[in-house]
Amino acid sequence: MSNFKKLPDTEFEIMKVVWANEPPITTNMIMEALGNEREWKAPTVISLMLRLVEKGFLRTEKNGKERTYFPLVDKDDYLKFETGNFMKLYHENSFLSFVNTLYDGNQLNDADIDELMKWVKERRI
Amino acid sequence: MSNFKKLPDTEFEIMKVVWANEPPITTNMIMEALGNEREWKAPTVISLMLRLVEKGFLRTEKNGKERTYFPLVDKDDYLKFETGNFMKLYHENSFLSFVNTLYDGNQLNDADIDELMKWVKERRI
DNA sequence: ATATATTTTAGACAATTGTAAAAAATATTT
DNA sequence: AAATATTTTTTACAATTGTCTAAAATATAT
Repeated sequence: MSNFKKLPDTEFEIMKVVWANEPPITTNMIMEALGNEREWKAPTVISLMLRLVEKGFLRTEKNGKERTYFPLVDKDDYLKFETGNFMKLYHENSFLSFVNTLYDGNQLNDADIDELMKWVKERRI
Repeated sequence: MSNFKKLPDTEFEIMKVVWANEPPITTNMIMEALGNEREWKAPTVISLMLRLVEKGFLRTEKNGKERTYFPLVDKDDYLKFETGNFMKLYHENSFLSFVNTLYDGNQLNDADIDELMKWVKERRI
């Protein structure tokens, strides 16, 4: 089963852009997408992509002129992995502990609860 | 506002023991508590505690023979911080995205939902 | 084809993290 | 008090992460 390794922040940020775009992905796509948030120089991006290739999150191809990248890991799978990790580490897998924490931190509003109730109903019948 | 810095895994593990015990905390308490999970040598634990002091998570005192430690950060506050971070980073703050991910990963069972419904009702009246 | 611009690769470097050996300080036993 | 055991401090070191400069390769313009 999904035995990923947790990605460092910067690499995850790259993956988010990868997942949000239709492959093949180029380093330019990454740089444009993150242009505002990050002031990365080209070699920075390329070396992060390289590390993602080494970690098995991307594969890369060189077709003539440009080098392109393709995701090898599914976003949902990775999110499941991170979410499971998080629940275990910070909430001993207790959903209620999580909900309470969110609530106490004012991160959970009425709309969220309403959505949730709807969600439950749909799934329940 | 809570401007913590995310703790590395090992330091967080120490903090969990600190929070679970009545201060003053000694390095021995930590080593005993983690005896099974971790095979840390004494200097390892001490140097992690030291880092926690530097980061403002603990304060330390030397009363005669033994050095003791006291938490300066509240567990709930830290959990709020981590939970907020996590939601932002992996779920764009969407509670429903989180719930769906848990559900798809079979991390959410009927009992959880029941508890949740009860929780909601209590809060709703 | 040459000069210029762009992209990629290689190599580097500081900060952080995980871990502990060696040295120093302190306590315990004889 | 001397010998021995334990704890603490200091120092270190390798792996990982975040970021890049310098060098090499490639493409574009003249």
